[in-house]
Amino acid sequence: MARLKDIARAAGVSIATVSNVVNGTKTATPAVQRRVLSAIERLGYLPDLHARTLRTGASRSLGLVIPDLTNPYFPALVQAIETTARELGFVLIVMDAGNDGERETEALTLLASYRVAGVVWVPVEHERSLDWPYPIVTVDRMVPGCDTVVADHVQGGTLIGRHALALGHRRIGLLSGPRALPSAADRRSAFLATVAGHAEIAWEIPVPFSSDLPRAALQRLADPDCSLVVCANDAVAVGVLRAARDAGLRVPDDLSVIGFDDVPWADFVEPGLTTVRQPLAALGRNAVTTLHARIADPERPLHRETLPVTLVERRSAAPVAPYPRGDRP
Amino acid sequence: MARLKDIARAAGVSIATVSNVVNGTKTATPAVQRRVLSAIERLGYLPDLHARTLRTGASRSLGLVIPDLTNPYFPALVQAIETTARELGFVLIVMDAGNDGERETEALTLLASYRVAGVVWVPVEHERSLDWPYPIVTVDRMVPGCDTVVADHVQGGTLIGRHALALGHRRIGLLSGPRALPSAADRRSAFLATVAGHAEIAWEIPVPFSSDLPRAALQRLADPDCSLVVCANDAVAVGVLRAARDAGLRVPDDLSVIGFDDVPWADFVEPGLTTVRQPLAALGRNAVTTLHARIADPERPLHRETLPVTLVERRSAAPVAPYPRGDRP
DNA sequence: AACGACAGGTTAAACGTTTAACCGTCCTGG
DNA sequence: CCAGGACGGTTAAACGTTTAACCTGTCGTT
Repeated sequence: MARLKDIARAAGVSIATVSNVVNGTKTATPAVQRRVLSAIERLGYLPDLHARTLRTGASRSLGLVIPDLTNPYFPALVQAIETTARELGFVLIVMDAGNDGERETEALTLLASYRVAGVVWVPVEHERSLDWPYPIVTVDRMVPGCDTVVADHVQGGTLIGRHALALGHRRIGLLSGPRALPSAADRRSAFLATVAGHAEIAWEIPVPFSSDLPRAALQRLADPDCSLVVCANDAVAVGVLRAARDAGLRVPDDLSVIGFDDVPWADFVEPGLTTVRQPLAALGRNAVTTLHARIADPERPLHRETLPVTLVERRSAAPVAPYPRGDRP
Repeated sequence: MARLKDIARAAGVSIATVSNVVNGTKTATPAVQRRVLSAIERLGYLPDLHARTLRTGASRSLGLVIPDLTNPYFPALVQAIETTARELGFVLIVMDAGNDGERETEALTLLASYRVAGVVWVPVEHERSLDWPYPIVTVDRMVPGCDTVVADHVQGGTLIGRHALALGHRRIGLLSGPRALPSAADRRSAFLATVAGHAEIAWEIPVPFSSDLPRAALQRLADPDCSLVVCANDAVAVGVLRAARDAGLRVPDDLSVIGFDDVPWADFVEPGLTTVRQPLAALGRNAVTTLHARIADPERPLHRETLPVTLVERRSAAPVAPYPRGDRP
């Protein structure tokens, strides 16, 4: 592993000169340039980024802290983040918090020790003290004092509401997500607001983000008493698909189902899930570009960006049946 | 951001002493110890890992290069790798090659510049020149001169073969994966070897790892002329599920299907996929522990480890029907 | 012809650590 | 009572860079 020193010696020139041609900081005589470059080629020089960072104080690495890589929501996000980070000349240090607040703060401090230039943070739960020595941009969660990029969850809720109405559903069941989660709460209330006055909420049951539905939900689903159930999540929607099958209901003929997230396999289940897609790639890309901007100018005004979501219609939600269930001719 | 210097001044002691109590390198008087620790607490000292690495030459970071994070196979693997890396006191720099050999070598050289202590590598395709300045452990792919951790694909093929036989299938269709991929080739030949003499291969069509089956496969599936089709992949298996539905065949009554990988949603499709599960977590964990061992002792003998896989039986593969299709009473 | 500007190069300091070498002091054992 | 550790601490060098300051010659202008 050749160092600046070795190149300098091989090219018969000083260390500083080599550094200058490497970085293009100062111009050099063509002859010298040639000698240096050839020496670099010959000896295989790669700059030591640690030394560089130490000297300049400007680290070329970013941190990423996420709750749980295993969540189908994340891989596409992480991929976008890593790709654009690298395009911008940064390297990405990834840390999985394992859905644990304590491990999350450990991760954040370790990143501080690593002198990252900034971090992209998807907080596991509630905000914690925020005096970190680097700029932070949060994704999908607002944290006071941080730049933020979020999907437009209220638009998502609205879209679902409109679609439900357009399909003619008038009695709707609701499997809503954790009330404490702002994004879930946003789409719930937006949905409620758009259907208010046009449709009736037959029932609402709060559920965790999982395909294993709680007993209460299962019982409801055995005789749903509504034509559509809108779910907190695609995972939950899959649970509903199963429960419906077990109860002998046909989706979407007897019961329509709408999810949220558009996980990669939303098109693989039977029937394909109607759901709303978050712009994961754009979310990731914009997160790191705003982080980059903040690094360049720490004084710039707070930047909060919300990206539009899209309804993707598949087969799990259909127009309401012309005849009530059981009375079919 | 307090440095050693600041702590030293605040505690009225030399830099070296602070360094020593931080690292426990040398013992200090209780009084001094207390003063240093309290200063650290007060000023919030965090060691600069770049400086540390520069001085000691021992980097505390590992690299990870993977073909495509978006592949459902990877998240669990990456999570395990990151977790155990951190347990061992390392930080993980993740790079997605985007299934592109060129970006892959870029990633590898960037990691060299970063002076990582070692790299976990899942090669995108074929091996390339291997004179990297750090130790490498490959996952799921053998590369000459590298430590390796792989899943036992021949066992996987054997397991599938035995299961097929046990279910009584005697005519089998094969949707085999890319022949160039050693793992796919391994399980194919192992499967073939175990069923040889007991069952007949009705047909074999090579397909890419995707749910969008090529026309040839679709045609075959319209009238499969066999009781079981074994697929290169869970993705492929899902494609078969669809094609079967479109052709009016019922799985598993009319046709059994077996996949490979046990992707997270293998249990969500209808019917749940019978498939074989790779020990992703163990693969990841062992990859970094062997990397760790190699870092500690560069001279240790090459380590190649193959981990057992398990057959997971769900509903997509059933005992062969007692009556040939169409002749059911 | 004198001068300044400039281009091309070097020297040395600095970034924040670790660590070898060194230096008192105090204790212990012969 | 003295030699010699052990102990607790300091000084300074080194890791591989970047960069300010400096030096030296060349060239274009007056």
